[in-house]
Amino acid sequence: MLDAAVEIFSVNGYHETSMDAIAAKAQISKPMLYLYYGSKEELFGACLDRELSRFVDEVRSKIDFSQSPKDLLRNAVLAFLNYIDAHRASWMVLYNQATSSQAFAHTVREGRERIIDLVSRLLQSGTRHPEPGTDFELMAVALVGAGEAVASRVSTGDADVHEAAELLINLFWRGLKGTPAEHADHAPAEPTTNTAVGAAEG
Amino acid sequence: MLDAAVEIFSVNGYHETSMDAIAAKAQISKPMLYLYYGSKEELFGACLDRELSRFVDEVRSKIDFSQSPKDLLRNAVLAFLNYIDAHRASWMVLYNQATSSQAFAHTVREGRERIIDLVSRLLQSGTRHPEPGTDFELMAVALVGAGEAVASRVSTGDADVHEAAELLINLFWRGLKGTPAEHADHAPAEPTTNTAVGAAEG
Amino acid sequence: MLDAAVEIFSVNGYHETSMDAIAAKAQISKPMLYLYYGSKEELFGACLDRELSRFVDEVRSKIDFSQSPKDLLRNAVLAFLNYIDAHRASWMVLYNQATSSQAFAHTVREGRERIIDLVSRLLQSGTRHPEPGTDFELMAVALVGAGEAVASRVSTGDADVHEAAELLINLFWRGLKGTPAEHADHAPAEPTTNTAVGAAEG
Amino acid sequence: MLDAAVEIFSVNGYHETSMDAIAAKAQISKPMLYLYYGSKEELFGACLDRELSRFVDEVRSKIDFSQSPKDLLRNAVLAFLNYIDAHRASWMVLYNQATSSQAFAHTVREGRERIIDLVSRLLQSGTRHPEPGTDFELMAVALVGAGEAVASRVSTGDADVHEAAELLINLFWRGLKGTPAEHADHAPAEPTTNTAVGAAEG
DNA sequence: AATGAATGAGCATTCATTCAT
DNA sequence: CATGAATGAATGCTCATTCAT
Repeated sequence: MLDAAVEIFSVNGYHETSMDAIAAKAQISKPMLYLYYGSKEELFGACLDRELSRFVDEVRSKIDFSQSPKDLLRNAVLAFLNYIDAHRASWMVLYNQATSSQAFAHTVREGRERIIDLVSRLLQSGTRHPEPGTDFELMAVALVGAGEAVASRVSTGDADVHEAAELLINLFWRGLKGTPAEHADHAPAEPTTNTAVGAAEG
Repeated sequence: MLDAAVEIFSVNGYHETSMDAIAAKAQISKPMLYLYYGSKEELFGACLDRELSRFVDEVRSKIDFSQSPKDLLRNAVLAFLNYIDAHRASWMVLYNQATSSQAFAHTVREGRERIIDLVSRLLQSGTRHPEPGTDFELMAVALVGAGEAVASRVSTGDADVHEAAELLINLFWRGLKGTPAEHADHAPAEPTTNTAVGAAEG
Repeated sequence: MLDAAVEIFSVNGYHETSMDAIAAKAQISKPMLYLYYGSKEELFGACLDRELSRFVDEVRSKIDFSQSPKDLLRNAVLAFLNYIDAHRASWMVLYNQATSSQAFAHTVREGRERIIDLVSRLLQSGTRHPEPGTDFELMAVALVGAGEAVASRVSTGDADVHEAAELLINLFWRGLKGTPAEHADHAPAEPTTNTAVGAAEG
Repeated sequence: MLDAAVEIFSVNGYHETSMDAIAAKAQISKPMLYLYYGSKEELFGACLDRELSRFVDEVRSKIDFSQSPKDLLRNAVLAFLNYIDAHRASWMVLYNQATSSQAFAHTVREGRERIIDLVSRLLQSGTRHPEPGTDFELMAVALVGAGEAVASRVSTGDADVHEAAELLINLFWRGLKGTPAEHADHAPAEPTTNTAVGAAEG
């Protein structure tokens, strides 16, 4: 039932989608939609939640926090982009819709914040000699922004997954090496622990 | 008159904003809005155009293409973030609205593409020994994405302009040094020529 | 539900009638009107169709094509005028509205054309020695025009049905006898005086 | 100034014509229209009056009440149809508009009444041995209706002026000869077959 | 459990009409 | 004398939402 909703929302956008259209697509009656989801907003929220969960689950399942940071990064980025690539229509579009729909900006912001937080921790624990005063969170923001932008390109078919992955991995990896970059900084850090990440995602 | 529109659109979003509300805010009557802008869509487009122009003009005025790439980068990033900082409400929000409004995604995409193209050229001309097969455009996509993300933080007041600038400058600078990062890469490139940039923006 | 529409359209005219007014009269809500009829134009069209059908059905039911032409004519004219008389408000007015509403002139014209065509055939087949070159169609046009004019009088209550019927029957019947009039009509009356006419034209 | 109004009203109809359009066409400003004519309705009324006057004047100038009835009739009909033919767009359309515009039906009705009255007098005075109880006025109504219908055909270019004139003259002339028809009409043709009629109506 | 039928509320848009200049 | 600028008031239409069944 959410399938229909997700599809139509993705294609038409939140505002341009009518409950009638969703009900028709789902081959149920409108009162059912309201019975189960209460309102259009909640329905969209449910779509968002489900797609987000699927996304997170997929990526989680592909990474192993006991790996070396380098492998971890590679696997995470690949899982991320592969998911995007495999679910072009549904995910990115829904995500974009949510981003600017006032009522959901909040939800999206929260989700993004969690990822930024995670990346931030990875950066922090992965950097051996951090510059004093390095703002890992802001760096994470930037890197996640870069990731989203590249993912968007992947989702439209304008970028190759593998190429995109290499690029992001490189970018993140350099991020891991600390903000400066002026002087020879080498190799990163002790592997992030599962618990740390679990907390970040909690 | 656009001021009112920009303000209300920024606060409420495109769809949630009624022409009545704008007319009320602008203290004029609805027919005037229609006389001058023809339709809600065109009105929003006008808002977008004006704000975009102001933004571009401001940033342009602060950079000098005859500077060294390093200075150029620094000035551009600072101008960019300062503008965002100084026009928190209006610009970023309008931009986000446009991003996901179906009718304007196109416009925004085009604008972003121009910037990506510009950055891509800068990277290309600024990199002394580019890795063979480096996809400068995708790198530009990533960097611009990072820039947007950081700018968004600045616009919400959650990030300090100067810190954000340093971070972005670093990120871009490293981008300039080529995709790898594994081996000792040093110094960048010959200054970008004015013509190259002019063409990119033309 | 169409009843309300027909009534209001008849009283106020197409343009002067608002969907609100119809909904109010029909004691339903506007969305219902749109659900069932799609648009104001379609609603008016539906009214027109229904009234037209009723009219045609009524007249059809009262005539028998196996009768002698004379009886056929008499019955048709009587059925026609009786119907008009019995549905004063609804039919003629709706018909007039449609006639000049740009969007329906077409429909009305077509309907009238069918009747003209029918009358034309009747004339053609009913005339024993047609004048060579007689334009039966144009004659039909004239007779139908006469019929409409008389019907209009009936509908306003300004003419008696039976008298009107006799007159039309006579007129049509003479039409049936051919265009002639060329030969020996022993001149008519004393010349109308200028003053008489001047007075008439006031 | 009325010229513009007449033209636009004729082309677009009363309701579909905006004062803006008229002002634009007339190359004056809207306030002028209001200064001179007070309201849209009055403006249309003025158009109607002027066109009606021109029409009446033209026809009047072509007839001479001292002629024989036959010549009078012929000249009047010819003048009438020639005028229609020469002013296709303007007159008939305006006339039709007025007919069903609620606010002008009155005016048109009055005008028509005057003509009917005139024709009625002509019939009355032109008929040597009127059937007792003949309703000349209703006959005039019918004949005028026939005249309008034929004129309409002329105005669309679907009928030839001369042919139409002959037909109307004949019809009127027979009208002049009285209502009779009861006697001595040696029945007409073979009964129309059902199929023929069915086809006509199909 | 499921829905057909119904609606209140709102929105973009237009137009006849009028001041202030 | 003429008008540019402005508006109050409607109007057609849509949509999220809810009863009655």
